[in-house]
Amino acid sequence: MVGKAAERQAILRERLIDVGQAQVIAGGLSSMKARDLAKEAGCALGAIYNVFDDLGALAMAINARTFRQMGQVVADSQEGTSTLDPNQRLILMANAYLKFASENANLWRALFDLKMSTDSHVPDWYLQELARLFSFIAAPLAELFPEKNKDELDLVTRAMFSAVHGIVLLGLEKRISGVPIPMIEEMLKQLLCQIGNK
Amino acid sequence: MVGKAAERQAILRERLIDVGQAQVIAGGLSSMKARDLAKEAGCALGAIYNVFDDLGALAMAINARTFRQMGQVVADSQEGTSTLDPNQRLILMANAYLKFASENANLWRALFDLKMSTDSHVPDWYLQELARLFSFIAAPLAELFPEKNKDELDLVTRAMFSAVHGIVLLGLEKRISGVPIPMIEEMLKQLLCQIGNK
DNA sequence: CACTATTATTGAACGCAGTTCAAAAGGAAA
DNA sequence: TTTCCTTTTGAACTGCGTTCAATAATAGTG
Repeated sequence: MVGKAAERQAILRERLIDVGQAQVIAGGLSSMKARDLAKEAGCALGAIYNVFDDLGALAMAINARTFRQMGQVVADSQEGTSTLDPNQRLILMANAYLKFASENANLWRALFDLKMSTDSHVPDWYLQELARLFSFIAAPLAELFPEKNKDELDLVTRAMFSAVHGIVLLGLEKRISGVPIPMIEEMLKQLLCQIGNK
Repeated sequence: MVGKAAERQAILRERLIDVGQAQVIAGGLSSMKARDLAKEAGCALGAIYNVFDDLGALAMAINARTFRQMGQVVADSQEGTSTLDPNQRLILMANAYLKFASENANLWRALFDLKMSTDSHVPDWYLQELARLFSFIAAPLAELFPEKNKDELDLVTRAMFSAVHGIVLLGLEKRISGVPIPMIEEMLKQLLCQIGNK
Protein backbone atom coordinates (compact mmCIF):
# COMPACT_ATOMS: atom_id res chain seq x y z
CA MET A 1 0.00 0.00 0.00
CA VAL A 2 1.46 3.32 -1.02
CA GLY A 3 0.47 6.94 -1.53
CA LYS A 4 -3.17 7.81 -1.48
CA ALA A 5 -4.43 4.71 0.27
CA ALA A 6 -1.95 5.00 3.11
CA GLU A 7 -2.81 8.65 3.61
CA ARG A 8 -6.55 7.93 3.63
CA GLN A 9 -6.04 5.22 6.21
CA ALA A 10 -3.97 7.51 8.41
CA ILE A 11 -6.74 10.11 8.30
CA LEU A 12 -9.39 7.49 9.01
CA ARG A 13 -7.31 6.17 11.89
CA GLU A 14 -7.23 9.55 13.56
CA ARG A 15 -10.91 10.10 12.93
CA LEU A 16 -11.79 6.74 14.43
CA ILE A 17 -9.75 7.53 17.53
CA ASP A 18 -11.53 10.89 17.82
CA VAL A 19 -14.97 9.37 17.39
CA GLY A 20 -14.18 6.43 19.63
CA GLN A 21 -12.84 8.73 22.32
CA ALA A 22 -16.03 10.78 22.17
CA GLN A 23 -18.07 7.61 22.59
CA VAL A 24 -16.01 6.45 25.55
CA ILE A 25 -16.34 9.88 27.18
CA ALA A 26 -20.08 9.81 26.60
CA GLY A 27 -20.86 6.32 27.80
CA GLY A 28 -17.80 4.33 28.79
CA LEU A 29 -15.82 1.76 26.88
CA SER A 30 -18.74 -0.61 26.50
CA SER A 31 -20.77 1.94 24.58
CA MET A 32 -18.23 2.13 21.79
CA LYS A 33 -20.01 0.25 18.97
CA ALA A 34 -18.56 -0.64 15.60
CA ARG A 35 -21.61 0.48 13.61
CA ASP A 36 -21.80 3.82 15.40
CA LEU A 37 -18.10 4.38 14.84
CA ALA A 38 -18.47 3.72 11.13
CA LYS A 39 -21.45 6.03 10.82
CA GLU A 40 -19.85 8.86 12.80
CA ALA A 41 -16.50 8.53 11.09
CA GLY A 42 -18.17 8.31 7.69
CA CYS A 43 -16.67 5.02 6.67
CA ALA A 44 -17.81 1.49 5.94
CA LEU A 45 -18.23 -0.95 8.79
CA GLY A 46 -15.42 -3.11 7.49
CA ALA A 47 -13.12 -0.14 7.07
CA ILE A 48 -12.53 -0.09 10.81
CA TYR A 49 -10.81 -3.44 10.41
CA ASN A 50 -8.52 -2.16 7.69
CA VAL A 51 -7.06 0.23 10.24
CA PHE A 52 -7.36 -1.68 13.53
CA ASP A 53 -7.16 -5.41 14.22
CA ASP A 54 -10.32 -5.15 16.29
CA LEU A 55 -12.12 -2.72 18.56
CA GLY A 56 -9.72 -3.62 21.33
CA ALA A 57 -6.88 -2.16 19.31
CA LEU A 58 -8.87 1.04 18.81
CA ALA A 59 -9.51 1.16 22.54
CA MET A 60 -5.77 0.77 23.05
CA ALA A 61 -5.11 3.75 20.79
CA ILE A 62 -7.61 5.80 22.79
CA ASN A 63 -5.94 4.65 26.00
CA ALA A 64 -2.55 5.70 24.66
CA ARG A 65 -3.87 9.24 24.29
CA THR A 66 -5.44 9.21 27.73
CA PHE A 67 -2.34 7.85 29.36
CA ARG A 68 -0.15 10.50 27.77
CA GLN A 69 -2.54 13.22 28.87
CA MET A 70 -2.61 11.85 32.38
CA GLY A 71 1.17 11.66 32.57
CA GLN A 72 1.33 15.28 31.50
CA VAL A 73 -1.14 16.33 34.18
CA VAL A 74 0.89 14.58 36.87
CA ALA A 75 4.11 16.09 35.53
CA ASP A 76 2.58 19.58 35.48
CA SER A 77 1.63 19.26 39.14
CA GLN A 78 5.34 19.33 39.97
CA GLU A 79 6.01 22.56 38.08
CA GLY A 80 7.85 25.03 40.33
CA THR A 81 7.58 22.93 43.49
CA SER A 82 11.28 22.40 44.13
CA THR A 83 11.11 24.30 47.40
CA LEU A 84 8.30 22.18 48.82
CA ASP A 85 9.04 19.15 50.96
CA PRO A 86 8.68 15.68 49.43
CA ASN A 87 5.42 14.86 51.18
CA GLN A 88 3.82 18.02 49.79
CA ARG A 89 5.00 17.15 46.31
CA LEU A 90 3.54 13.66 46.60
CA ILE A 91 0.24 15.13 47.73
CA LEU A 92 0.19 17.48 44.73
CA MET A 93 0.77 14.55 42.39
CA ALA A 94 -1.89 12.45 44.03
CA ASN A 95 -4.39 15.31 43.84
CA ALA A 96 -3.56 15.83 40.19
CA TYR A 97 -4.20 12.14 39.60
CA LEU A 98 -7.49 12.35 41.47
CA LYS A 99 -8.54 15.45 39.55
CA PHE A 100 -7.76 13.84 36.22
CA ALA A 101 -9.59 10.64 37.16
CA SER A 102 -12.70 12.44 38.38
CA GLU A 103 -12.87 14.86 35.46
CA ASN A 104 -12.24 12.14 32.87
CA ALA A 105 -13.92 9.27 34.64
CA ASN A 106 -14.84 7.19 31.60
CA LEU A 107 -11.55 7.64 29.81
CA TRP A 108 -9.65 6.89 32.99
CA ARG A 109 -11.69 3.77 33.70
CA ALA A 110 -11.13 2.57 30.14
CA LEU A 111 -7.43 2.58 30.94
CA PHE A 112 -7.98 -0.22 33.44
CA ASP A 113 -11.08 -1.92 32.02
CA LEU A 114 -9.28 -2.94 28.88
CA LYS A 115 -6.22 -4.33 30.56
CA MET A 116 -8.13 -6.97 32.39
CA SER A 117 -9.26 -8.69 29.23
CA THR A 118 -6.12 -8.52 27.10
CA ASP A 119 -3.56 -9.67 29.59
CA SER A 120 -1.06 -10.62 26.92
CA HIS A 121 1.61 -8.42 25.34
CA VAL A 122 2.01 -5.03 26.91
CA PRO A 123 2.65 -2.43 24.19
CA ASP A 124 5.86 -0.46 24.29
CA TRP A 125 4.30 2.99 24.63
CA TYR A 126 2.53 1.71 27.71
CA LEU A 127 5.68 0.61 29.50
CA GLN A 128 7.43 3.85 28.60
CA GLU A 129 4.61 6.04 29.86
CA LEU A 130 4.39 3.96 33.02
CA ALA A 131 8.13 4.32 33.61
CA ARG A 132 7.78 8.08 33.14
CA LEU A 133 4.96 8.23 35.67
CA PHE A 134 6.93 6.12 38.15
CA SER A 135 9.98 8.34 37.77
CA PHE A 136 7.97 11.38 38.88
CA ILE A 137 6.79 9.52 41.95
CA ALA A 138 10.22 8.12 42.73
CA ALA A 139 11.84 11.57 42.99
CA PRO A 140 10.20 12.73 46.23
CA LEU A 141 10.35 9.20 47.64
CA ALA A 142 14.12 9.11 47.05
CA GLU A 143 14.42 12.16 49.30
CA LEU A 144 12.26 10.57 51.98
CA PHE A 145 14.16 7.27 51.87
CA PRO A 146 17.78 8.17 51.09
CA GLU A 147 18.99 4.88 52.56
CA LYS A 148 17.05 2.72 50.08
CA ASN A 149 18.71 1.33 46.97
CA LYS A 150 17.22 1.38 43.48
CA ASP A 151 15.20 -1.84 43.82
CA GLU A 152 13.85 -0.91 47.22
CA LEU A 153 12.90 2.52 45.95
CA ASP A 154 11.14 0.97 42.98
CA LEU A 155 9.13 -1.21 45.33
CA VAL A 156 8.04 1.76 47.42
CA THR A 157 7.20 3.71 44.26
CA ARG A 158 4.93 0.96 42.98
CA ALA A 159 3.37 0.56 46.40
CA MET A 160 2.66 4.28 46.68
CA PHE A 161 1.21 4.54 43.20
CA SER A 162 -0.95 1.49 43.83
CA ALA A 163 -2.14 2.80 47.17
CA VAL A 164 -3.06 6.20 45.71
CA HIS A 165 -4.73 4.47 42.77
CA GLY A 166 -6.76 2.32 45.14
CA ILE A 167 -7.94 5.31 47.14
CA VAL A 168 -8.95 7.18 44.00
CA LEU A 169 -10.56 4.10 42.44
CA LEU A 170 -12.72 3.11 45.38
CA GLY A 171 -13.34 6.72 46.35
CA LEU A 172 -14.84 7.49 42.96
CA GLU A 173 -16.70 4.19 42.86
CA LYS A 174 -20.25 4.78 43.98
CA ARG A 175 -20.86 1.13 44.69
CA ILE A 176 -18.13 0.47 47.21
CA SER A 177 -17.53 3.47 49.30
CA GLY A 178 -18.12 6.46 47.06
CA VAL A 179 -17.27 9.63 48.93
CA PRO A 180 -17.07 13.35 48.06
CA ILE A 181 -13.88 14.47 46.37
CA PRO A 182 -12.59 16.62 49.28
CA MET A 183 -12.84 13.52 51.44
CA ILE A 184 -10.74 11.57 48.95
CA GLU A 185 -8.20 14.39 49.07
CA GLU A 186 -8.15 14.07 52.82
CA MET A 187 -7.55 10.32 52.58
CA LEU A 188 -4.64 10.88 50.23
CA LYS A 189 -3.19 13.47 52.58
CA GLN A 190 -3.51 11.10 55.54
CA LEU A 191 -1.67 8.43 53.60
CA LEU A 192 1.06 10.59 52.15
CA CYS A 193 1.80 12.57 55.29
CA GLN A 194 2.57 9.34 57.12
CA ILE A 195 5.16 8.30 54.57
CA GLY A 196 8.84 8.54 55.55
CA ASN A 197 8.00 8.73 59.26
CA LYS A 198 7.57 12.45 59.12
CA MET B 1 -46.75 -19.93 43.12
CA VAL B 2 -46.96 -22.47 45.89
CA GLY B 3 -45.49 -25.79 46.92
CA LYS B 4 -43.70 -27.75 44.26
CA ALA B 5 -42.96 -24.91 41.89
CA ALA B 6 -41.39 -22.71 44.56
CA GLU B 7 -39.24 -25.55 45.79
CA ARG B 8 -38.10 -26.43 42.29
CA GLN B 9 -37.13 -22.83 41.71
CA ALA B 10 -35.18 -22.65 44.96
CA ILE B 11 -33.25 -25.75 43.97
CA LEU B 12 -32.63 -24.41 40.48
CA ARG B 13 -31.47 -21.12 41.96
CA GLU B 14 -28.80 -22.83 44.03
CA ARG B 15 -27.74 -25.00 41.12
CA LEU B 16 -27.41 -21.99 38.85
CA ILE B 17 -25.24 -20.22 41.42
CA ASP B 18 -23.06 -23.34 41.72
CA VAL B 19 -22.70 -23.74 37.98
CA GLY B 20 -22.18 -20.03 37.43
CA GLN B 21 -19.55 -19.89 40.14
CA ALA B 22 -17.71 -22.78 38.49
CA GLN B 23 -17.78 -20.94 35.17
CA VAL B 24 -16.48 -17.73 36.73
CA ILE B 25 -13.69 -19.66 38.46
CA ALA B 26 -12.79 -21.35 35.20
CA GLY B 27 -12.81 -18.35 32.89
CA GLY B 28 -13.87 -15.15 34.56
CA LEU B 29 -17.18 -13.37 34.64
CA SER B 30 -17.29 -12.88 30.89
CA SER B 31 -17.21 -16.62 30.22
CA MET B 32 -20.47 -17.20 32.08
CA LYS B 33 -22.89 -17.90 29.21
CA ALA B 34 -26.64 -18.36 29.49
CA ARG B 35 -26.75 -21.42 27.22
CA ASP B 36 -23.91 -23.15 29.04
CA LEU B 37 -25.55 -22.44 32.37
CA ALA B 38 -28.81 -23.95 31.20
CA LYS B 39 -27.09 -27.03 29.83
CA GLU B 40 -24.95 -27.58 32.94
CA ALA B 41 -27.79 -26.90 35.34
CA GLY B 42 -30.12 -29.13 33.34
CA CYS B 43 -32.79 -26.53 32.74
CA ALA B 44 -34.27 -24.65 29.83
CA LEU B 45 -32.63 -21.47 28.61
CA GLY B 46 -35.60 -19.37 29.65
CA ALA B 47 -35.72 -20.99 33.10
CA ILE B 48 -32.76 -18.87 34.15
CA TYR B 49 -35.00 -15.84 33.78
CA ASN B 50 -37.69 -17.34 35.98
CA VAL B 51 -35.18 -17.30 38.83
CA PHE B 52 -32.98 -14.27 38.06
CA ASP B 53 -33.86 -10.98 36.39
CA ASP B 54 -30.84 -11.33 34.17
CA LEU B 55 -27.32 -12.74 34.23
CA GLY B 56 -26.18 -9.70 36.20
CA ALA B 57 -28.43 -10.76 39.05
CA LEU B 58 -26.90 -14.23 38.97
CA ALA B 59 -23.45 -12.68 39.02
CA MET B 60 -24.57 -10.67 42.05
CA ALA B 61 -25.61 -13.85 43.84
CA ILE B 62 -22.21 -15.38 43.08
CA ASN B 63 -20.54 -12.22 44.36
CA ALA B 64 -22.53 -12.39 47.57
CA ARG B 65 -21.03 -15.80 48.24
CA THR B 66 -17.55 -14.64 47.37
CA PHE B 67 -17.81 -11.55 49.52
CA ARG B 68 -18.99 -13.57 52.52
CA GLN B 69 -16.13 -16.02 52.06
CA MET B 70 -13.65 -13.20 51.79
CA GLY B 71 -14.95 -11.51 54.91
CA GLN B 72 -14.55 -14.78 56.76
CA VAL B 73 -10.96 -15.17 55.60
CA VAL B 74 -10.10 -11.67 56.80
CA ALA B 75 -11.87 -12.29 60.11
CA ASP B 76 -10.01 -15.57 60.60
CA SER B 77 -6.68 -13.82 60.14
CA GLN B 78 -7.32 -12.04 63.47
CA GLU B 79 -7.95 -15.23 65.39
CA GLY B 80 -5.80 -15.29 68.55
CA THR B 81 -3.80 -12.16 67.69
CA SER B 82 -4.84 -10.01 70.63
CA THR B 83 -1.27 -9.85 71.93
CA LEU B 84 0.16 -8.56 68.65
CA ASP B 85 0.55 -4.86 68.04
CA PRO B 86 -1.93 -3.10 65.75
CA ASN B 87 0.45 -2.83 62.80
CA GLN B 88 1.06 -6.56 62.88
CA ARG B 89 -2.66 -7.25 62.94
CA LEU B 90 -3.19 -4.97 59.95
CA ILE B 91 -0.46 -6.77 58.07
CA LEU B 92 -2.08 -10.13 58.81
CA MET B 93 -5.39 -8.86 57.46
CA ALA B 94 -3.82 -7.42 54.36
CA ASN B 95 -1.95 -10.66 53.70
CA ALA B 96 -5.16 -12.64 54.15
CA TYR B 97 -6.81 -10.34 51.63
CA LEU B 98 -3.93 -10.80 49.22
CA LYS B 99 -4.01 -14.56 49.66
CA PHE B 100 -7.72 -14.74 49.00
CA ALA B 101 -7.45 -12.51 45.96
CA SER B 102 -4.58 -14.44 44.43
CA GLU B 103 -6.07 -17.86 45.14
CA ASN B 104 -9.52 -16.88 43.88
CA ALA B 105 -8.48 -14.40 41.23
CA ASN B 106 -11.50 -14.73 38.94
CA LEU B 107 -14.09 -14.72 41.71
CA TRP B 108 -12.38 -11.79 43.38
CA ARG B 109 -12.20 -9.82 40.14
CA ALA B 110 -15.88 -10.49 39.48
CA LEU B 111 -16.57 -8.68 42.74
CA PHE B 112 -15.31 -5.46 41.18
CA ASP B 113 -15.99 -6.06 37.48
CA LEU B 114 -19.71 -6.19 38.03
CA LYS B 115 -19.94 -3.10 40.18
CA MET B 116 -18.69 -0.83 37.48
CA SER B 117 -21.59 -1.57 35.18
CA THR B 118 -24.50 -1.58 37.61
CA ASP B 119 -23.73 1.54 39.55
CA SER B 120 -27.29 1.91 40.81
CA HIS B 121 -28.81 0.42 43.94
CA VAL B 122 -26.34 -1.24 46.25
CA PRO B 123 -27.92 -4.38 47.72
CA ASP B 124 -28.28 -4.63 51.48
CA TRP B 125 -26.11 -7.69 51.96
CA TYR B 126 -23.33 -5.81 50.26
CA LEU B 127 -23.41 -2.85 52.62
CA GLN B 128 -23.61 -5.15 55.63
CA GLU B 129 -20.66 -7.26 54.56
CA LEU B 130 -18.67 -4.12 53.75
CA ALA B 131 -19.43 -2.67 57.20
CA ARG B 132 -18.29 -5.94 58.77
CA LEU B 133 -15.03 -5.83 56.82
CA PHE B 134 -14.46 -2.19 57.76
CA SER B 135 -15.07 -2.93 61.43
CA PHE B 136 -12.23 -5.48 61.44
CA ILE B 137 -9.91 -2.92 59.92
CA ALA B 138 -11.05 -0.14 62.23
CA ALA B 139 -10.13 -2.05 65.40
CA PRO B 140 -6.33 -1.89 65.07
CA LEU B 141 -6.53 1.60 63.59
CA ALA B 142 -8.45 2.81 66.64
CA GLU B 143 -5.50 1.73 68.78
CA LEU B 144 -3.03 3.50 66.52
CA PHE B 145 -5.08 6.72 66.41
CA PRO B 146 -6.73 7.00 69.84
CA GLU B 147 -7.20 10.73 69.37
CA LYS B 148 -9.39 10.38 66.29
CA ASN B 149 -13.18 10.49 66.53
CA LYS B 150 -15.57 8.09 64.80
CA ASP B 151 -15.76 9.97 61.49
CA GLU B 152 -12.02 10.50 61.31
CA LEU B 153 -11.43 6.85 62.08
CA ASP B 154 -13.89 5.84 59.37
CA LEU B 155 -11.99 7.96 56.89
CA VAL B 156 -8.69 6.32 57.78
CA THR B 157 -10.30 2.90 57.62
CA ARG B 158 -11.60 3.48 54.11
CA ALA B 159 -8.28 4.93 53.07
CA MET B 160 -6.36 1.94 54.41
CA PHE B 161 -8.67 -0.60 52.83
CA SER B 162 -8.50 1.26 49.52
CA ALA B 163 -4.73 1.51 49.66
CA VAL B 164 -4.33 -2.20 50.41
CA HIS B 165 -6.86 -3.03 47.70
CA GLY B 166 -4.90 -0.90 45.21
CA ILE B 167 -1.64 -2.64 46.02
CA VAL B 168 -3.21 -6.08 45.68
CA LEU B 169 -5.10 -5.12 42.52
CA LEU B 170 -2.18 -3.67 40.60
CA GLY B 171 0.23 -6.19 42.07
CA LEU B 172 -1.78 -9.09 40.68
CA GLU B 173 -2.42 -7.30 37.40
CA LYS B 174 0.11 -8.49 34.88
CA ARG B 175 -0.44 -5.56 32.59
CA ILE B 176 0.39 -2.71 34.93
CA SER B 177 3.08 -3.71 37.28
CA GLY B 178 2.54 -7.40 37.98
CA VAL B 179 5.00 -8.59 40.59
CA PRO B 180 5.59 -11.83 42.54
CA ILE B 181 3.40 -12.35 45.58
CA PRO B 182 6.20 -12.04 48.18
CA MET B 183 6.96 -8.63 46.70
CA ILE B 184 3.32 -7.61 47.11
CA GLU B 185 3.54 -8.73 50.72
CA GLU B 186 6.60 -6.56 51.13
CA MET B 187 4.72 -3.56 49.69
CA LEU B 188 1.87 -4.09 52.11
CA LYS B 189 4.32 -4.33 55.00
CA GLN B 190 6.03 -1.11 53.93
CA LEU B 191 2.69 0.66 53.83
CA LEU B 192 1.26 -0.71 57.05
CA CYS B 193 4.41 -0.32 59.15
CA GLN B 194 4.44 3.38 58.37
CA ILE B 195 0.93 3.87 59.68
CA GLY B 196 0.49 5.56 63.07
CA ASN B 197 3.98 7.07 63.00
CA LYS B 198 5.51 3.95 64.46
C1' DC C 1 -3.71 7.45 -22.56
C1' DA C 2 -5.63 2.75 -22.39
C1' DC C 3 -5.51 -1.54 -20.50
C1' DT C 4 -4.52 -4.78 -17.11
C1' DA C 5 -3.02 -6.41 -12.58
C1' DT C 6 -2.87 -5.47 -8.00
C1' DT C 7 -4.59 -3.57 -3.98
C1' DA C 8 -7.99 -1.43 -0.97
C1' DT C 9 -12.87 -0.74 0.34
C1' DT C 10 -17.33 -2.18 1.01
C1' DG C 11 -21.47 -3.90 3.43
C1' DA C 12 -24.27 -8.06 3.43
C1' DA C 13 -23.88 -12.09 5.90
C1' DC C 14 -22.13 -15.06 9.80
C1' DG C 15 -21.81 -16.56 14.48
C1' DC C 16 -22.65 -15.81 19.04
C1' DA C 17 -24.78 -13.96 23.01
C1' DG C 18 -28.68 -12.16 26.20
C1' DT C 19 -33.36 -11.84 26.44
C1' DT C 20 -38.39 -12.47 25.29
C1' DC C 21 -42.82 -14.57 24.75
C1' DA C 22 -46.36 -17.55 22.49
C1' DA C 23 -47.12 -22.12 23.02
C1' DA C 24 -46.95 -26.41 25.73
C1' DA C 25 -46.87 -28.75 30.08
C1' DG C 26 -47.98 -29.10 34.80
C1' DG C 27 -50.71 -28.45 38.89
C1' DA C 28 -54.84 -26.83 41.61
C1' DA C 29 -59.73 -26.32 42.15
C1' DA C 30 -64.38 -27.84 41.55
C1' DT D 1 -62.61 -35.42 34.87
C1' DT D 2 -62.67 -31.11 33.31
C1' DT D 3 -61.46 -26.39 33.65
C1' DC D 4 -58.53 -22.69 34.70
C1' DC D 5 -54.42 -20.76 36.17
C1' DT D 6 -49.43 -21.04 36.73
C1' DT D 7 -44.94 -22.45 35.36
C1' DT D 8 -41.71 -23.96 31.98
C1' DT D 9 -39.98 -24.16 27.54
C1' DG D 10 -36.97 -23.18 23.54
C1' DA D 11 -37.49 -21.06 18.99
C1' DA D 12 -37.12 -16.55 17.59
C1' DC D 13 -35.66 -11.67 18.13
C1' DT D 14 -32.22 -8.22 18.73
C1' DG D 15 -27.76 -6.40 18.82
C1' DC D 16 -23.06 -7.07 18.54
C1' DG D 17 -18.10 -7.89 16.60
C1' DT D 18 -16.06 -9.72 12.84
C1' DT D 19 -15.32 -11.76 8.08
C1' DC D 20 -14.90 -12.08 3.19
C1' DA D 21 -16.61 -12.35 -1.66
C1' DA D 22 -17.68 -8.76 -4.62
C1' DT D 23 -16.72 -4.14 -6.14
C1' DA D 24 -14.09 -0.01 -6.80
C1' DA D 25 -9.84 2.37 -6.86
C1' DT D 26 -5.11 2.67 -7.76
C1' DA D 27 -0.55 1.49 -9.65
C1' DG D 28 2.11 -0.47 -13.26
C1' DT D 29 3.13 -1.05 -18.21
C1' DG D 30 3.14 -0.57 -23.33
